[in-house]
Parts: sequence; C-alpha cells; structure tokens
Amino acid sequence: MTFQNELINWYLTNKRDLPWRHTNDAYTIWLSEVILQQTRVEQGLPYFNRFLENFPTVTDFASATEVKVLKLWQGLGYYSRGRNMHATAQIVVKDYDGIFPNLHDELIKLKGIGEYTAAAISSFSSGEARAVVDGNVFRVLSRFYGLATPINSPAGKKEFYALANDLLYKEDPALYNQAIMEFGALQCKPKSPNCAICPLNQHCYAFNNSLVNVLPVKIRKAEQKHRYINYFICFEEEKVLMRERQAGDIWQHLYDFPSVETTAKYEWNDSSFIDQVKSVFGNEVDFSFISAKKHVLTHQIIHIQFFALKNYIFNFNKQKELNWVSLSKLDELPQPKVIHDFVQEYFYQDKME
DNA sequence: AATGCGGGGAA
DNA sequence: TTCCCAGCATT
Repeated sequence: MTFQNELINWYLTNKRDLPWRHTNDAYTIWLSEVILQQTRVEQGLPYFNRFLENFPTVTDFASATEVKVLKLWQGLGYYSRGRNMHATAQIVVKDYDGIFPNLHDELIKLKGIGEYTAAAISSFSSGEARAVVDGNVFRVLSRFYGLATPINSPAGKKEFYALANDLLYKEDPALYNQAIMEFGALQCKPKSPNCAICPLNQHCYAFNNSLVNVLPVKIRKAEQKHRYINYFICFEEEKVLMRERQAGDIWQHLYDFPSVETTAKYEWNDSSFIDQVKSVFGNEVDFSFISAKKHVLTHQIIHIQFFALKNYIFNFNKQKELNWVSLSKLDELPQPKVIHDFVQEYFYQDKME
C-alpha cells in the first residue's frame, strides 16, 4: 500500500471528531486554522466555539471592536493573530463583498494567512490541490524519509514543501492533508511515540535506524532574555490605573499597570531601586511590596514584582495610554495572562468568598 | 536570514 | 522545575 493510502486508512479509523471538520465554509475553517496556529486542539477548541458564537459571519467579526476581539482571544497567546484576524475580516467585507476567499492565491494576500494557512483553507474549503506543511507534516516526513535538513532553515522549508506537494493525494487533497496532520498529532508525536503500533513503521527510516528521537532536526533558538518589570498598582475610589501597552514590545494593545523596568532584580528596599521609582513617580512616593511572579515567554523570562503605590505624580497629559478603570469594568479589558491572574487574586478573590 | 511573539502540556 | 512546541510578520 502507498504512503498516502496508509495515512488515509489510519485517519479514517483514528481521527478525532472536531467541529471544523464538518464544514467546507471558508470563514469557519479560517477561524479554526488561525486559532490552531501554535495551539493545541484541546486549548483552541473552546476559543473556536466562542468566536463562532460571537461572530457567526465574517461581517459580524468585522463590525466588532478590537477590544472585544482581544478579550475573546485572552489567554490564547500570540495576540497579533487576533488583531490580524480583525483586519482580515474587515478587508473581506470591504473587498470581497463579505464572501471569504477559498483559493490559495487570494488567501495568501490576507493578514495572518501564510503558506500553511492558505493551503489549509483552500484545500479544505475548495478542494484545491495544495499540500499543507505544518509542524506535524515536517515531523512525519522527516522521520519517514530520513530527512535531516533543519526544518526551520530556508533550505529545509524548500525541501519539505517540494516533497509534500509531490506526495499530495490529488484525488482528495483535503482528506490527505487532514490525515497527515492528524497522524503527526496523534501517532507520530514529538516525544516518545509508540512506534510499535505504527502502520508505517516497516518503511520508516527513523524507526529502522533508531533516529526517532533525533528527527526532525531544528536549529537551536537564541537564548531567552531576562527582564525585570515592576508593576505599580494605583487604586483610588474603586478605580484602578491601567496602561494600554503600545507597539514595539510584547502584549501590544493589551492592558497592564504602570511599570518601571530595571536591568536587574532589586529588593523593594534597595536604595538604587527606590531612587529609580522616585525619579518616575516623584520624591514623595510611597510604595509597598505585594507579590512576585516569574512569567516565561518563548524569548523572554520576565521577573515581575507588584507594588501598591501611593503619593505618586503622573503626567497624564503626556501618557495617554494611562486610564482609570472602574473595578467593575476591569474584567472587560484584555489582559496578559499574568496580569489577569494577579487581578483575579488581588481584587476579586475576597469578594468571591 | 534572523528575531519577536504566549501559554500549556509532558518529562 | 525544565524542556519542548512552531506559523506569521517584521526587520
């Protein structure tokens, strides 16, 4: 039996029942595919249902506010995906009469849709013969064919795309694309796959050469940077001073608190730290330590300290990103997970008990 | 070509 | 706790 037929047979027996597999509507598939970029099915599923419920059509999505979109996205990470979806929804309404494109060459022009997503949406919604190449496909092909070219190098990308398109089952591209990705997700897993029960093990290069734990090869990523962010909580008359994060850094357009970033970790009573805080909030400033948290992103390790702040001076005219927010409205704002966790614990826990 | 961008599950 | 995962946009 061919590689393709083995995969499809395996898929028909082992596939998960997922909602976006019951439709060929390009809008619905776009929702699922963007949500699932860098995201596990189990984590993305509730978000997919929530988005479809709130925005049944692309027109509904386009007319929403960005705050609402980001609020629905809260906790899913990589927030530019949500912002790009919003922009794309508005372009589809404006330039495509609200009909979501279902062909690769149109899809690839839209924000947040790259080679993988354009191939996925076009093959699933229109049956176009485009091979998907995601992390699962890289892994399956690398192991089965014994390809050691780094998958995150330009040469690797070219090589794997060429092979994937050669292998594409032209009679049913959608079925084959689903099959190879599901196979990678469930059977040919990144860590300790159960190769003994794999229907492809007989001809699998990695299995036969004990390279399952070596392939696929990836170029090592850069070291993570350490950052030290000190947040200052201003709470007056049931209102909290929130900051909308700006372009050029993490968590763009999400909300956190006024902060002072330092180049090293300081205790609250370190004189150098006190001087830095005074230079920002004035010499009469009074602050007290609340808690500390380490938050790890892919490229950054953020050492966070929270302080309660009194007797501070702000130049609100120069800092438009600062806003007083009623405690009752606070949860309507999109917040990074670490901030949302703090808010729940610090402001809401007592009231919930 | 290299870097930035979250959060969660497995080891 | 540490390690691993990986599509798209920007520079």
